[in-house]
Formats: sequence, C-alpha cells, structure tokens
Amino acid sequence: MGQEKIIVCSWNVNSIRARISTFKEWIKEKKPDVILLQEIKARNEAFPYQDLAEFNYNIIVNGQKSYNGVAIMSKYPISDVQTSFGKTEEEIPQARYIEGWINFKNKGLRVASVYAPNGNPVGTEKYKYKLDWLKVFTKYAQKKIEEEELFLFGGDFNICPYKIDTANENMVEDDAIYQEEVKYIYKKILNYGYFDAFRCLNENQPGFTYWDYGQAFSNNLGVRIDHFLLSSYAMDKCDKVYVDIEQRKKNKPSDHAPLIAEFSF
DNA sequence: ATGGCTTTCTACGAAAGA
Repeated sequence: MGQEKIIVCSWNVNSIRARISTFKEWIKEKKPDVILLQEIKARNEAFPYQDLAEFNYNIIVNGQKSYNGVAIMSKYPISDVQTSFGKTEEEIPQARYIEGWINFKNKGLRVASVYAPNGNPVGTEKYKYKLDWLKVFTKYAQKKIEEEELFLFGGDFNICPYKIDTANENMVEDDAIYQEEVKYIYKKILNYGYFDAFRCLNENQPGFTYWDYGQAFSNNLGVRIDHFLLSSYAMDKCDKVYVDIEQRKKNKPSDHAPLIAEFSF
C-alpha cells in the first residue's frame, strides 16, 4: 500500500578495480537500489563481478581498455539496454553511455549513465570532440524527453553550469568545463524540459562533486560537474538529492564524490 | 596547475583526467 522508496546514485569512481574495497563499504552503508557508474576504466570482462556478487545486483557494462567505461547496477531487473545514443561515429570509439529500463513491482524508471568527454585543453581536438559529443547527446536528450517517460540521465557531464557551481571562477575560466559554449549546451538541454535535480532541491548550496587530487579538497576548491537530469515525471517523484562528501575523505578516494537521489513511488 | 596527483598499460614513461 505505502510508498516505495528508491535510491539512485551516480558516481565517477575513477577505476572500479582500484576502488573496489571502499566501493563495497559504501554499498553496505547506502544500500542503493540503482548505481550509475562512470570511469570504470575496465573492459567488460574485467568488471569485478565476483567481488560484487554478494550484493545480488543486476549489472550492465559498457567498458573499454584503460579509459572511460560506464555501467549500471540495479537491485531490480534491467531491460531494454542500449549503449549508443546517436547515429554518428562520435560516441562509438569511447564507452561513455549506457541506459536501461529498471523494472520494479509493476512500475519502472529508465536510467542512463553518462560520461561526457573532459575536453581539455580548450582549442584542441579534444575540445572539439567534447563539443561534437555533446551535440549528438543533446539531440538524443531532446528525443528522449518527447517520449514522456519516467527518465533520468545521471553522470559526469564535465560541465560546471553556473557560478554557484564552482568555488572560484578564476580556477575554471580556462577549463573546458566552464566555457560559454559548453554551459550553453547544458542550458539548452534543460530548456528541452529536464530538471537539474540537485539544483531544484538545493537552491543555495554549491553541491561540489569533484575536487582535484592534491590540496583541492582540504581547501574546498570544488566544482559541481556531476548531475542528475530528470524528466518531469521523474522529478515529480524525487524527494532529495545530495552529494556524499564523506567518500571524498576516504583513503585512496575517487576524485569525484557520489551523487545520491531519493525517490518515492 | 604550465597536472604540482592518480590510474592504466603487453608499462619502468606516457597518456589521460578537469
């Protein structure tokens, strides 16, 4: 009868294998229903399924050697899996996208794990690749919102959209995450009808999700570049979004902290 | 930060990350 709570998390783990022990501790603590992973840095066959078997997740992986790689872990069955989002070649050589339908108790939710290119330094081929990738992604986002589903994108967008999302504008003014044309793309996606779930529910908090290795975290020189973008139908069910900053304090942490969203169905 | 950290790879330095 009562409302069903669902916890969906997104985390750029910066290598799933290097992070496996803290990742397992975190799962025990937060007990997420759905986990969207980015930068797993492993081929599909190198994903540590055995280490995670005790948690009984359904797991889908879009990995590659050395770099990038995304995955989705779900307590509920996953169907309708897709790893590409456009017709062009841009996203094919790099594993940066995976989506699936999460089936739970006659209800459901479509989720996607997104890892947009970094794009530094600005003005290089890498930056062009980022813009091209984001253009294809934007088109797909527009198509998806028209399907009027309970849908969300979660992941590392490598976009710091507003001034409030950075500790210091001087720190990022030359960075590919803070270029006007990149921020414009983010706002364009929102204009299609997506809700920036963290910002909707936490108006005045910075919500940093990334701090560079070194002294950045102790000085809180962070940026908010990981996001949940929700369709209105998903936003309607979202109660809370927060950054699990405790994970950034651990030994050998990822440089990103997890983003956690709670839903009531 | 001009990666000053961190991870990966048929590795012992280079590439990539943001």
